Amino acid sequence: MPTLQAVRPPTNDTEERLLDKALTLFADKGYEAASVREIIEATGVTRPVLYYYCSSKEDLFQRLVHWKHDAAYRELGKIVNETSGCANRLRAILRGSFTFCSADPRVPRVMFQTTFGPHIPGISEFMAEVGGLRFAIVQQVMQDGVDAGELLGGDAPSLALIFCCLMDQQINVLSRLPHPKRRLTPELADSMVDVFLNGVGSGKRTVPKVPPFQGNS
Amino acid sequence: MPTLQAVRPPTNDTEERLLDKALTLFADKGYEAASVREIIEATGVTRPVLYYYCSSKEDLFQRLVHWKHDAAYRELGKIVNETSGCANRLRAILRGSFTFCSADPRVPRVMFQTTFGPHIPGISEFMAEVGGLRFAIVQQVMQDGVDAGELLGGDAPSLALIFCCLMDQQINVLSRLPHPKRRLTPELADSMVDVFLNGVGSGKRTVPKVPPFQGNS
DNA sequence: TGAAACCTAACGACCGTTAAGTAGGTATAT
DNA sequence: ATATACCTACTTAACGGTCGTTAGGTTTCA
Repeated sequence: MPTLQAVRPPTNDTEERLLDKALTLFADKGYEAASVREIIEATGVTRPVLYYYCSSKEDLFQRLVHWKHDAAYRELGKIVNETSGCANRLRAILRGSFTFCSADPRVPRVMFQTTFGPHIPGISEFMAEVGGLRFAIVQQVMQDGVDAGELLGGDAPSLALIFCCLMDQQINVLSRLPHPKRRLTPELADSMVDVFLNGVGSGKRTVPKVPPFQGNS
Repeated sequence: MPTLQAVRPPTNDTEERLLDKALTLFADKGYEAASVREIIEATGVTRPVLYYYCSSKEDLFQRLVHWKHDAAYRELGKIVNETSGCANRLRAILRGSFTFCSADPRVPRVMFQTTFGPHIPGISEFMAEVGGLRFAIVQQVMQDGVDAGELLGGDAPSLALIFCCLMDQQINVLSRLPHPKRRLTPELADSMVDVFLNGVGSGKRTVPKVPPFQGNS
């Protein structure tokens, strides 16, 4: 599992409130539309205070993502390592992601908006890196599943892409609707894994032939 | 099938080039980051020319989306009506969407970025409406499939959401990578339908129980 | 003659960022 | 012991730049 660069979490109360208000505003209006003026106003400090703790708006954003994401990412890797069987691992990933996202729906809103929204110099590259970490975990699980004969129909990267599409877009859509906590339930997580593994068709079962997926060729 | 409001397509050459350059810039940089100054500069006209043809930047965007989207949407509805059987209809929707998106990958980039990206007043509401039209078609196909006993495991809205997640996020991801035309192939479309209907697991088949999905409660 | 298609030149508002200064605590040197 | 230096945590007040938009005038062609 790739390592994460260590980033100092907020030590000061002012700094933490700054990051928290930034999270709210980024989630509501997006990175670009949320101005540093709004952020410092919501926090109740002046502008140079923000630049005292963060070297720029981009640095503020990255610090914020590390703060909310890193512990959960390490937890995800640990859960996968402690679980055996492809189906169980996928359930663990999905339940874990749903739990993480419903605990604070502002986080997935910010992350998916910046990952899949318009390109923002500096931010998009950073989020691609963060998203790649998660994708690598899923891809490894798929590889193990293919090797063990538990998965059919495509190679590991293709299957990982499909699974991540299902997972991410569900979270993206549901975390934007009212009451995301009532929607991102463990029952839904488990049923999504069932759909991925068994499908919803009633007809005779055939094995899909998903073409290979190459990231950048 | 819900009707679309009639919007005058570009009659003038200058107007069409304006919309086309706007499409390029919106796809590359997003709605907010693409300025009217860049758009008029790429077109080779002055700023008041843009405001001669469009009443505002928002109007420019909506005109652009209607221009590229409306004919394809009507085509999609027609294809579904002329196709029978749930699996065939889903294949037709996915193949049609892939063809439409690979014909001009700028279009899905703009549409998904504004639909699933940060909220932009005026734009987000408009795109939710446009996206709702497509979702309604998929949902009706699912309803027919459930009624005919061709689909199991959930109600029509839930299944439609899952299918749209698969479809939209695949298009979203692949249309942002290099060579989207080589990626959004009919073979991939068909295999995605197979995954949706049959799954990729090798184990004993069980029927998923997807919890009901309610749009706004 | 008049409407369609375009121009120059500015408007006010907001953006991210920073220079320069200060209150208050704490460590250090005499 | 007390003056000095230094640090953290903040302040006021601007900087230069980009934004969407428009008032008002000009060309072109039917």
